[in-house]
Amino acid sequence: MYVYTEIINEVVRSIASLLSLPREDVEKLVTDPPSHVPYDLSFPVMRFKLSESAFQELVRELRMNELISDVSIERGYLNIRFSRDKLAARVLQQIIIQKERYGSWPTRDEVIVVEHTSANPVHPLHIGHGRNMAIGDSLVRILANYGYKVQSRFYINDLGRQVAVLGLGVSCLGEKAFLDKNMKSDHWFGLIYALTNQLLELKRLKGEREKSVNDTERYIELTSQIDEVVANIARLSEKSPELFEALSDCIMNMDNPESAVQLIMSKYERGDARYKELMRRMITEVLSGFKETMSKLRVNIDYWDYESELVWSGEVDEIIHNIRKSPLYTLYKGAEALSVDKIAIDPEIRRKLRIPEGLEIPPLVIRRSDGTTLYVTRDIAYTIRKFRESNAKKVINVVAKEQLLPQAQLRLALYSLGYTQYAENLIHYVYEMVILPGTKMSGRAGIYVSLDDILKELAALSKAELYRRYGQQLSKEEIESYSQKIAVAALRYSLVNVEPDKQLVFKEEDVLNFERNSAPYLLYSYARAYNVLKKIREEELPREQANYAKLVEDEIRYRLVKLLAKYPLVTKKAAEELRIEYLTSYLWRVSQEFNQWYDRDPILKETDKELFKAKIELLIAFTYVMKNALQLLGIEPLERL
RNA sequence: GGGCCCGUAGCCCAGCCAGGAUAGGGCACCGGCCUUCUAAGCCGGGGGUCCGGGGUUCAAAUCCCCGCGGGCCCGCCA
Repeated sequence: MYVYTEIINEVVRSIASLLSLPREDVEKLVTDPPSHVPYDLSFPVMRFKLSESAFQELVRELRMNELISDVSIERGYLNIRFSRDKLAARVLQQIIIQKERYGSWPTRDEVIVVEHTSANPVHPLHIGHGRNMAIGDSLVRILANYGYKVQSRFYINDLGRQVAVLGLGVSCLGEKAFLDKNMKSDHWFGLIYALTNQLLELKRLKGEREKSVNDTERYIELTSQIDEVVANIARLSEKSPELFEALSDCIMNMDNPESAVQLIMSKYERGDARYKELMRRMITEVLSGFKETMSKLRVNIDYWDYESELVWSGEVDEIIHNIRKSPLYTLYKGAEALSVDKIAIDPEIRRKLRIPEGLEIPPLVIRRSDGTTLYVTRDIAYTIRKFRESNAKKVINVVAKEQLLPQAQLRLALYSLGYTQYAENLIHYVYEMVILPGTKMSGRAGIYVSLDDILKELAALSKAELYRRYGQQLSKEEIESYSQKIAVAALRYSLVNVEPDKQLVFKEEDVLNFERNSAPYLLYSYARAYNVLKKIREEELPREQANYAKLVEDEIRYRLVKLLAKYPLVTKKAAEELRIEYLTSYLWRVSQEFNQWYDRDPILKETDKELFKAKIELLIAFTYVMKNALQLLGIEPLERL
């Protein structure tokens, strides 16, 4: 049991029983007092009309706790002061014994699946995927730390139109697509995809313009669109003129490239051997690029799930079969659909499935007229698989806000097909888009900032900085490796540091800002602490007992002790509420407290041996907490910086 | 047109779910601190109609209503 949890539990229990309130209600009201109030915990009592004698009883009861030194009532608040030395003794000793385990929670026999990233395998991972990935992987780590068995899964959307477009480009090129590659494979296929896409667009627009010769306004409109596409193609061609030549020859001379895309899509979905070989080969190449980027970012995926497998295995057919038997089965604008709108009227169902109150739900179309399936239909089958395969308690889909509606339809569809538990336990973890100021990102047009490029720039910057500072002391290899790690840390931290509900305006200079509220600040704090520790050898440690009373006489040291004590509560809340920002803001606060301490109160120069011992323990405890908390965000602490 | 989300200092963000003490930080700006454990640090300073207006309340950045501004969604795309 963690000390801080113990105190809170005791306080909550006393207050709850005296006020006859549910413990959860009391727990929510217990807070930290503002900084000018010299206490450790507060509880607003002004709203409860308590008799004087009841007050006295509460105060008396709380004072009996050995971890509490004082209790008072001021300005409507019940204020509690801890026994500083006892708290310090318990916390520091516990951290030093538990080490990497401090802040983790007992294993529970429940599985949570987190699906994240799931980028279409048609271009490199960009900054938008980066946010998804950083969120998803941090959730995985936070939930595992809280005791869950966690599975991370990546859904490979290989049946959509986009992959078929890439397929068209690749079949135009033949073996050249695989042999002429002169860059990282996801970037290479991303280029083929963007060029193919833009050429298709060009052909389509030209066709339309021919039909509009009599409509001047439309003609001008189309012309300007064509100009835009042409400019795009020109920009893309620069990266490989030969590639452009080959693709352009092939696509512009096709009678109907659009139907070629359709053909690829339906052949592949039906498992045609020739297309299967082509498509899988190309997808594997792109995925290997993803994997390289993800491993740089310390992101692990347990299962890579091909969407196509769900169709070939018959799981999607089974869903369609069930939908057809459903009373909600209908034709919507001539296509087969499921009237999820009908059950969306029921406020009870909406509440259970967490469907936003006013969200208007249209029927869910399940198949195209040509018989191929649609994304959400396959996602129904996939969700069932995610729950079934591991008997998961919850499935969390990390998916951008723009997909709010399809994710809601997905839950409603599962519910209406009888998978009520799955529907209720499927969580759409919503995050807002990443915006690049000045540009409109578009995978289709090949306009994006890839994670690889961002990492490269961040690493170059840290490298320059490291040379400037430690060019003499560090080897070239060390600088290389440190700069890479700093880049990863800076990127990951900046991607989870803002609440997911907020749009993230990605400005490189902000991530490159290595000052206070940034990953480098955290790493720097850790490295400073580690550096002091390194200077002390075992034999130099005094045999005297640490004097915790002396340690916490100092306000700054006590604040640090208290923060370290709170850490397990932070990991718990982060896991329960799925709030990653709790960790980032905790890390920032604890680093700040440490730096203040470090600056004002020399550790190695301490002559009082009992106090010296206690300071060392505080320092060790700080490094463990930092290390553990950074790990939960996928950031590797550095021993030097 | 309807819906979802966001709006807090020049810029970026925490606090809002569960109302309560003097609204917290970062960047930028101004001024200090390296013969002392790593100055990517520390200390101090200025800077706020908490988007606006109503309402509920002893008490509103926080809850409710009406607006305004921005983003996204409303496809036989994903």
